[in-house]
Amino acid sequence: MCMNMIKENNRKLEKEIYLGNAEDIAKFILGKILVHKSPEGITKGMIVETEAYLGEKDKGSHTYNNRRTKRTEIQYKEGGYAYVYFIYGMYYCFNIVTNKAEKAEAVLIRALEPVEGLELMKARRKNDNILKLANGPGKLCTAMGITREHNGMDLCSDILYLEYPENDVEHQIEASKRINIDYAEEAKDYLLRFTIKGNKYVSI
DNA sequence: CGGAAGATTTCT
DNA sequence: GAAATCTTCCGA
Repeated sequence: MCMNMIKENNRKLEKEIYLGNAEDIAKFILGKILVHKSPEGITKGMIVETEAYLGEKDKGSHTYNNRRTKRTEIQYKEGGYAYVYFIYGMYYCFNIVTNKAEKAEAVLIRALEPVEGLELMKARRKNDNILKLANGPGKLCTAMGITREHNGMDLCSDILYLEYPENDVEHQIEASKRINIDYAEEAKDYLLRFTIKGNKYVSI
């Protein structure tokens, strides 16, 4: 019997994982690996920082009051899809759609610790500092090569998905206020940002 | 159809 | 502290 016959595929997070609520998933995926298989090569990064957006009742969310537009439509699907939007004329942000259909919740991935494909990530970012390759939502999309083409993509596909880490290191979760949503009134104080405590790759 | 604003990053 | 830069959305 070979002890190392675990296929790479077996590590992929199951669809059911994404059907829970955004806050639970934001915490759950800390320490998991984001994988993108692009024509240029494979890049992987461990998720170290996330933010939950709760839709209807969350003034920080694009889907506050169930606002339904061409851009936000994907969030109304059931969990397990990518929500990628363009921001400030220059950057993309990568989110994971969560919960059941018509529950427009999502988890923003804010920072990664680079794991594989570091040379490709450096080239895309035009920066050699590993600490700063993916320590912010716009930066990680550049490093991973995520663009509008990935909007609406199924995260159970073989192109873009999450997997369980090979060595599941224990970590503590720290909650804090979300970043750059000063307009969100009372919602800006919600503790919906989650980081791996002490990790050097978080954005701030 | 015009204009304002944005879940950011980078440089001064 | 402010610029870079453009899609999306809302009001007229």
